[in-house]
Amino acid sequence: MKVLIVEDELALVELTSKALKKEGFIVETATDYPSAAEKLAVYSYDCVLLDVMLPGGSGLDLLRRLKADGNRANVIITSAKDSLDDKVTGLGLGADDYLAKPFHMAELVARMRSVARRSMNAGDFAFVFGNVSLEPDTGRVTVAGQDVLLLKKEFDILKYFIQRPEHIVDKAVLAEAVWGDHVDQADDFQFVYAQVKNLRKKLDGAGADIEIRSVYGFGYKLINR
Amino acid sequence: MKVLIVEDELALVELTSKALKKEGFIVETATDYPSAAEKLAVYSYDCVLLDVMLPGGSGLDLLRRLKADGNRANVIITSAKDSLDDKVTGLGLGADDYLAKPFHMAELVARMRSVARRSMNAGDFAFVFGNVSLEPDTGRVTVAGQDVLLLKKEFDILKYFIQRPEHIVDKAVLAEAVWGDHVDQADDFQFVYAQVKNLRKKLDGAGADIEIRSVYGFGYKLINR
DNA sequence: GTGGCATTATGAAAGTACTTATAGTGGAAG
DNA sequence: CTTCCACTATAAGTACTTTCATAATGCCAC
Repeated sequence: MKVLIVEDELALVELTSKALKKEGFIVETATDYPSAAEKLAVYSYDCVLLDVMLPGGSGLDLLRRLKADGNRANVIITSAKDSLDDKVTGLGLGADDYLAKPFHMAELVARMRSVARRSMNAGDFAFVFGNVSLEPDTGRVTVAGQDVLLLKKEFDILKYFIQRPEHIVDKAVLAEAVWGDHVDQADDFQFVYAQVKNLRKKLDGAGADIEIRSVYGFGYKLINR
Repeated sequence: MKVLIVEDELALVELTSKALKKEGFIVETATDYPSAAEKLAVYSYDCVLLDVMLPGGSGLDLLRRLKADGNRANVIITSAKDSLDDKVTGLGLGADDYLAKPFHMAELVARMRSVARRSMNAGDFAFVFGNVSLEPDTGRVTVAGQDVLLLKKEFDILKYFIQRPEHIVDKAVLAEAVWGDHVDQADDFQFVYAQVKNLRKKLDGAGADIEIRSVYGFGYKLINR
């Protein structure tokens, strides 16, 4: 699930981005109207978190344009002033939800989830790569149809990788996504190595045909061998 | 059964809330359109008692949005003016019942009950998992055909689990579903542990072939062993 | 190739977080 | 006033995570 955060207050962008990444969402950001419009024109997103007050134009205009273009992204608008006008206008323009600032991260995450679920067509679903499958809802992981028991961190790591097969994953980014705050300015990724090692052993021991390959100097990459 | 009261007249909220809580419903409240929409987006309710005239927007709009979102909550609309229009519009939009203000508490409770019953598939509906069955209507729980007596919280917890067999249930989410607001941002789930422990003992003592398993770091999971 | 530096891997120990157990307090209902 | 239930407090056991020390591997220059 790919999300675009459109917001000019950098501290808030930082915070929000962190929280959503931790949930496994793929997050990109834009801090003004023009760059947001550009990204939306070029890339496709599942969900847009859209501030109403933006440098360079109103978020509501952007929303209007999106809908006119037939963009399928779900839109959650946010507004600093707890303004009913914005809310009503926004929802009228086809926004999927409204969030008054300041909001709690937990709440944002819950709404995102509900958006994700709606767009994923409800029900249980599983990520699959090679002979490995992972179900976020039940916490179940199988290799070649056999259940494999993963601990929390191992599960989170695999969940992150399996959503981005074949993509290079920077260690710092992975750490940020899985551990969150714990990684303040760590230049030491021993804890990542340790967990990756355990995960590899379990996948390997179960006969997985996929592998977390190290890419020297960059990070990791989940590949199908 | 979790109910959201959407109503701006505080005295009425108070009264209604009290009456419903006394009946064993879990009650939350919202006093305007935005906060109601917010709660409905984030949490799930079995039933919504919805005033038509709200600060911030019309209850009918909210109802429309709910249905558009595929929200499964049953909706009972209330209206101060004994307006046929509201009634017709509301029911047309998919409301499950209509109540003209002022109403008697006894009547409200009766309608709630009937809505609850209807939503659970009329008649006596039971969730079944393994050799355990739970009837929301009658509060009856059986293990291998034998009645088992559960206290209220234990019942609510089992009900939550049995609707999501095999699914990971986060403690915070469970707490939210069973206890409602009570859990503001508790980082201490002793009260959950205590109840789960008792429920386990009863299920086990009755010879259930299902089990509330702890999944370290994730929460709980109802499994069939 | 070989040496040197940087990055990644490993196994075991130390540290931390999570879960359960038990007893008991407080409060609501009758 | 009494009883019963819901929750709290305390404590202890267990399981997971991170750290530490050390080893292995990859890259680059010569």
